[in-house]
Amino acid sequence: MPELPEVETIRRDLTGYLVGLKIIHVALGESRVIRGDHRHIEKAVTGTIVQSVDRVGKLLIVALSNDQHLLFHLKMTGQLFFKKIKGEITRGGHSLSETIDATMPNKHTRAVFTFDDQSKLFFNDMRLFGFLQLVDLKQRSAIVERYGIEPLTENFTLGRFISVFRGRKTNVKALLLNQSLIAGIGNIYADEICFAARVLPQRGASTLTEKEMKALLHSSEKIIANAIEKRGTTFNSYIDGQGRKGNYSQELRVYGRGGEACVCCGTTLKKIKVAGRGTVYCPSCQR
DNA sequence: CTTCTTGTTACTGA
DNA sequence: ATCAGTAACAAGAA
Repeated sequence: MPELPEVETIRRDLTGYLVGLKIIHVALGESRVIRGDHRHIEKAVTGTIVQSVDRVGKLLIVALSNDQHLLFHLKMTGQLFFKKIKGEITRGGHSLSETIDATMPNKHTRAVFTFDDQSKLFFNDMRLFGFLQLVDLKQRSAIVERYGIEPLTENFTLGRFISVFRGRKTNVKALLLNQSLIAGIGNIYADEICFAARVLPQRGASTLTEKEMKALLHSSEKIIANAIEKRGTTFNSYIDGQGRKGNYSQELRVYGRGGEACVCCGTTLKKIKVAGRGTVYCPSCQR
């Protein structure tokens, strides 16, 4: 399940690989994952040059020349896999020998971009929740505006954070997961952040003290930054831009550990449903 | 066979 | 009008 750290890892990888390359061919599958007229997208994108690879929340944006922007959302099982031509040294410092040479395309491949150096970018999505969409800058801006405060930016301040919590009737977890309030947090990191901040995910958002909100803010920053450093969490199908797994999986303290012992106090971790999602917490450490 | 998995949104009700 | 809660989507694992 790619959340902010996983998408950011892919963004950084793809920035090194794609920027400056010209797209010479596009092949789009017939699934609903590709939004809009397939023929139009293929025609419009072919011949353009990758300007940048950006991210807002969990949305990845590949900016092309000619005011065109490719939006990629991986949802649950989306993958972006970049494959260099054989024998060529990868840009960005990673040597080709580190990569897993997965067979591409596979049956879950929904789009293939070929670049002028014959390298390829594969967009895979087993469960067809994700999407690929071509927009112009105006549309891009309208979509980006719908996202809330972005962790690890100058906007992620205690003041902004508190204003998100004030007067909310919902619980902490639903708030952390709400992309229009805070961008990029998903089910894994929401539980990890609540645990680190020692706050129960089912707590009413408006019942939090300033101290607790401060703890949530700092835990969010710390955990997300650490997860990016560890190149994300691989739980199911997440892989980075070269097919490698993330290393944060071994750092998880609550997610996926329901029924196991709390790493802090040994209490059995509880698993319940909060905001319609599986939620694990320590009934002793978190209040 | 049923149940569980999750990111986002359409829908429902307050 | 606004907000909150939930079903639905999809395909595979257990």
